Amino acid sequence: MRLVIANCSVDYIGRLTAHLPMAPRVLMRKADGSLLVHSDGGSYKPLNWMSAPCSIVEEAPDATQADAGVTALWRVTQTKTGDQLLVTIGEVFSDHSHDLGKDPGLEKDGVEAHLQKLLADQIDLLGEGHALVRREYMTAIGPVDILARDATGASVAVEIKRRGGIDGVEQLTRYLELMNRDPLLAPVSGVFAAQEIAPQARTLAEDRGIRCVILDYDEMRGVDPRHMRLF
Amino acid sequence: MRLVIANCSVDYIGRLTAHLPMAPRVLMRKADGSLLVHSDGGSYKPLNWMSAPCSIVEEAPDATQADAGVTALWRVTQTKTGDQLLVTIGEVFSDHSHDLGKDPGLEKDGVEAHLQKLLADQIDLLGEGHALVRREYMTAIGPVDILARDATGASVAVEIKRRGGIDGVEQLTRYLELMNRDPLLAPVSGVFAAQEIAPQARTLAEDRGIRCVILDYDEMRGVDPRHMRLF
DNA sequence: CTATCTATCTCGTGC
DNA sequence: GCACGAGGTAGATAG
Repeated sequence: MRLVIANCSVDYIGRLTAHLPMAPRVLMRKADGSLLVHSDGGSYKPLNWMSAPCSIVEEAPDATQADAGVTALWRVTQTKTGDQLLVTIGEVFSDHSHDLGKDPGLEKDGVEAHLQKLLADQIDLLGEGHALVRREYMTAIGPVDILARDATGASVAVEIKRRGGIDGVEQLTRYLELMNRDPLLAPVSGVFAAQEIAPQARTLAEDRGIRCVILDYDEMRGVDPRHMRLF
Repeated sequence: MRLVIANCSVDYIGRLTAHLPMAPRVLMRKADGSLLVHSDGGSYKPLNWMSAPCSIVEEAPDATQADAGVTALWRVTQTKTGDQLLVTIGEVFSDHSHDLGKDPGLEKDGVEAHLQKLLADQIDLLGEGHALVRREYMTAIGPVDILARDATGASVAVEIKRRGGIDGVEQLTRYLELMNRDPLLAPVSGVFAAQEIAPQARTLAEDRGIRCVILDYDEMRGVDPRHMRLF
């Protein structure tokens, strides 16, 4: 890992062309060869970057560039796509290297697979008398998140999303269309379950007779992480 | 901008919970208060982060932590969501600050809007005798990318994507459904135009009578950026 | 390997 | 301000 704080301008040519005028920025060169160009704002996305695998060639500035204050040129080339990044470096404010070694990696816990598991365990959130048939019920065009039966014994297909959008409704619609052709299952009603449902998606779903259910993740897992203490 | 290279462990509680074991990493604190935790690999996405607006409180380690080699604790709290990040810092290898100022920002050129413009200018790519009616033709459920007429004068609705997926076909299908109810337009045929079209999307489109057209961006703009020189 | 789907997505844009 | 779509999406996962 090498961290350089310097005046620089950056030109990228690849899927698009982009340019960054000369200004002070942070250049992060990782051990795998990748390069990130960060400013003092924005979010975690760099202003510009090159991802591994890539090679960096340092070129000496020519006389004209040297006169203009250019101290170094980094030409970064993506190995597979040929995308190019040219970093023109002026004044260097700091330059430090340190070997970090391989990172042990991030341990995540709980997102959408978790929602599906929780809903399967608390299937009566769909309404009293509901019973789970199975998770990941396989159809010819893919797995339905949850198949259940309501109090009358009729089939219910459930599509689960963290954020419910129109595409989720379309997906569920395709499943319902298919499943309702199966005499062993029909009639199958649909439930669109999500933490949030976009207004347009709700309108489309209800227009097609699909019921919308909002899932409260924190309540379902029985804790509110907002109030959990770290350590 | 403050750059710290140090041994650290990180705990995040928010949309999910995540943990990073103690290891050497780069901590990037931006002027807007945001914090990025980077390792020496991976892509431009940090291992963990907190985006602005957020506040960072530095806490002193207690006796037990100090004995374990903890030199500092950063408690980062997202102002709006309350998400928390706790960074436990051990040995510090380097620590540098520099004021970068406001960045002039990235200048982009040429992606999908460009594709639409190019296709409007070269509308005969859809077939001989085609004529442009207008770009961004407005309907009740949103704008159709391009409305044209074929050699016989019949309406053609075009959906443009860089990468054509199933969602794009669904989108065009909704437009066609709506437009074919308008006696002034009907019958309207559909064209799904993209640089790449996913096999499933192509199957779905053709099954619905929608024609697929592959767009060659480089050919349409008349240059190949792979061979363009920087400077 | 390819294809699909998610994301603490981020980022723009239009309303 | 929110809603929606695009991304040099990146990253995980299933086939």
